[in-house]
Amino acid sequence: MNIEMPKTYDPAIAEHQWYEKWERNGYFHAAPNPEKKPFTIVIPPPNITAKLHIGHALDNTLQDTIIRYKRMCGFETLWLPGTDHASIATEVKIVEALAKEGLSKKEIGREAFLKRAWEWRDEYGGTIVRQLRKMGSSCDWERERFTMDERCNRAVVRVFKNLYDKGLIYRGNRIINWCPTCKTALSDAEVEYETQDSHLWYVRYDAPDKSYSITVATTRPETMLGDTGIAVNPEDPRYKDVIGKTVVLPLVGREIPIVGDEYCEMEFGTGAVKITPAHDPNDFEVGNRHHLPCLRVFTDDGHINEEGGAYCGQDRFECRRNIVKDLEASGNLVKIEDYTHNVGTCYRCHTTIETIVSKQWFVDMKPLAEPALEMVRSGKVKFVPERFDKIYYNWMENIRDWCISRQLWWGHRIPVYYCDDCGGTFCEEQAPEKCPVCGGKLRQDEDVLDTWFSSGLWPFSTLGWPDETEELKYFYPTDTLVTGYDIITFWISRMITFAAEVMKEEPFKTVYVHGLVRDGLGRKMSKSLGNGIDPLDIIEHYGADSLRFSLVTGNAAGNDMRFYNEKVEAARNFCNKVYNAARFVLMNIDENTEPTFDEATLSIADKWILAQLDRTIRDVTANLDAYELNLAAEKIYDFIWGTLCDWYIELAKPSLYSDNAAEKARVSSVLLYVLSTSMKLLHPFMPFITEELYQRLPGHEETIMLCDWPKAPEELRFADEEACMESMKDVIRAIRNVRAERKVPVGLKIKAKLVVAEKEKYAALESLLMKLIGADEIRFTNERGDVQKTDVHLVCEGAEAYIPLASLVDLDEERARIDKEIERMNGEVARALGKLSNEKFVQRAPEAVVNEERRKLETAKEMLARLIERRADLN
RNA sequence: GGGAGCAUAGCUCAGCUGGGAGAGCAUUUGCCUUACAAGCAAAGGGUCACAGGUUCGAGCCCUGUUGUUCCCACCA
Repeated sequence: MNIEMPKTYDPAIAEHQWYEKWERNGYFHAAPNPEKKPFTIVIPPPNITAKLHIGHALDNTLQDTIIRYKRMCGFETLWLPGTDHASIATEVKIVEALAKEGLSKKEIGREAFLKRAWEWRDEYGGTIVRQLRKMGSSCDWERERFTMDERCNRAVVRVFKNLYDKGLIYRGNRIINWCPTCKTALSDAEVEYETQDSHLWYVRYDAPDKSYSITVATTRPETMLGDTGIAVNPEDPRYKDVIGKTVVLPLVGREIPIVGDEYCEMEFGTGAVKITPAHDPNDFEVGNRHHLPCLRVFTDDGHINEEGGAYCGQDRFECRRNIVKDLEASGNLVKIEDYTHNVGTCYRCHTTIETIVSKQWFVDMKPLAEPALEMVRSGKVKFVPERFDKIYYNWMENIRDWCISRQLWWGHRIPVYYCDDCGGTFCEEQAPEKCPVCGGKLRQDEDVLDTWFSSGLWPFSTLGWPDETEELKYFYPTDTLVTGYDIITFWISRMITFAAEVMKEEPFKTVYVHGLVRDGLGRKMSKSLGNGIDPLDIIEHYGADSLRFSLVTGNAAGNDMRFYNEKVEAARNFCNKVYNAARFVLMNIDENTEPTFDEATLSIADKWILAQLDRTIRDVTANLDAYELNLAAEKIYDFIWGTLCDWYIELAKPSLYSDNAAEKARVSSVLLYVLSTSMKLLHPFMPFITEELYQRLPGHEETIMLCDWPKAPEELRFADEEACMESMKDVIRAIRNVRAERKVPVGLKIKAKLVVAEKEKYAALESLLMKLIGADEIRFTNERGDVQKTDVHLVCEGAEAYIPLASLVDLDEERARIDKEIERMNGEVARALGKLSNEKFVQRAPEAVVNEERRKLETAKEMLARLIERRADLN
């Protein structure tokens, strides 16, 4: 065919053109279809305000590979695409956007804030979606849902009320993390710990009558203003007598009790600890156990409040300095030690967080966890790789109550209403106009729900639940969830929990867990390190197919991977290889070529490549079905590069260049079939290049992405020809090796005699071999006949080769080479013999293994005999 | 402190639930051979962390040791 294709593949040719065409033609659209089986994939909700990062690229590549495969297998495939979830990060972005206009959240009020937020989101939203398209994502992004959407609101409110009515949601006091700079609560996960050098201050608390005293060690002297007790270990002999007595709080003068509590470790510090229930999680627990009052001394912006007496209004760190100074002056400061400890900081602004007590909403998880655990235990939900179920079990079996309230505005507001007149509390799906008890005015709870509460409903809320929609009936339960292991506890466990409670059915059948992408030094990518990688830059340089392929290959599911440009480059080289293979085929076949052939006319080489392709189809399919994407990708890579390009294309050349029209047509058909099938197998991994090349093939269909996944027909498994060619490959490699070792000039043609059992079988290969080993004469024979001493003798499995190299052969070297071969073969015989002479092996090993060993022994003995014979000739 | 992972070629990693150690990159050698130098042909390179155990047979299963990473909890 007359084609115009440059020598080097340029991804830009294919990448955007094809995506646009796919989208325009509606190939991504999915709808309930009674003639097909559904395959539904749940994808994590990235924050829409974020930039596409390598984590999304990995997620999306794996998801898209799976779904493209399933689509080709004839499933009606649906992504459940989510973007923005109600994350704190989103709120922060919105606050920042407002700040640029000199506005603050409080100034404009909640309603205006949310209105602005939606406008802002519509303006900036969708960036990730657009970027993911460049990755080749075949998600129907038109269906994109936001957890903040109306339909998701209904689901959230419904579930909240159900749990509330069942008594599984309650309100209670809890210590929360508070950022005095951002003036917001942080979840535990949003606190980052930093190691800081500090001091341990030893402070003496005296008895009211000074008859005894207790010295405590503290890293935060300023919190003593909120002290309401001292704890010692009840077993500690030093303090046995003082439990139940009181001491006076220095500088403040308040009398506080001494309590015995096991939380206090005898070995640490002085064995006594001051208790500040309002500002420390442990102290809070101790305070609860001993009914100590909870005294808050910090304001929301990190200053001392009126409870701090003389220190009121001071910044917390300024207050610390003053308190230390005053304690020193009063003689209560016993000593100061250097101390290194971890300090919680805000993940965003790195301000030291304050822990303060406040009222929060909780979900009682224990009763919900049991059915969710059962779903995994019974195998209704399977983790891939399996080991991740341990993380799930460990989390769910030790489940703690889940604090679901957040002091934010961008999120689902808690549907609980209070009546200030009668003190009533009501949870309602629809906001009631007035108090159902006294008719008074109602006030909705100020807090919003944790983002994972709404995200946990994703698998069914996006399908229309609580309505019984057609989509919900058809696509639920979903099939697969693809996500990183870092959110098993946050998200996966909650989706399973909610599905078990609400749907009584699993949310998905398989959880495909992948690792994280790290930088070349194995570090997590982070803004502060500046080691993040922008997938769009990589796509710009190497193309989306290369990036995708490099993300899928080279590491097993669930393991972290390091990102190297070299790896992407290798994938890019593969793209070029594929492109050039197609280019070669297109250059040499007729445009009327069809991918069909008459088996009776096929050559050994044809049958061999067809058998190899058949095997590849079976392997790749099995790997994909088992979610072994890396193995599947490597198999198709090996087939295309190592089998098709390195061997078959070379074998096909003589036929393609020959004058024999029938031969040329036959090889063209085989090439077309093999190439077209390879493109289909590769398509899930490299969508663009495969579509681009497939579209150039004669007789192509409308799009490769809707082609049927290749079948592996039994009639194309030519075992004999496969074995025959494999043995010839051994011979060719051996001869090439000799040429290289003997430094036979590249242009010098050699002659070869090949001794095989059935020479008729190989007749067709003579001319092919000549080309591959640089020979001008090749003879297949079944007897050795005359052999010269200067002939190099090669012994392979099933074949022997004699190559006259005359002047290029040094007999001593040749003897040494054969001796080495003999030694190797002796080892082989000894190994097999050792096994087979072991009665227990013969007795207990499976028959197939024993037979295989016997076969190997026979082959090795045969080869050894030939070598020894030849060695004798050379003497 | 609780849980999980990893340790295999110089580097990054595979190794399909026990049956003769693999890939890519890097290195060495020879090739601009009419698809591809982003390529072709060949070569070198591993006590599978260590010590035991189970087994006819262990990179793979079990126990322990060492090193390392991550998650959770804690850190007065």
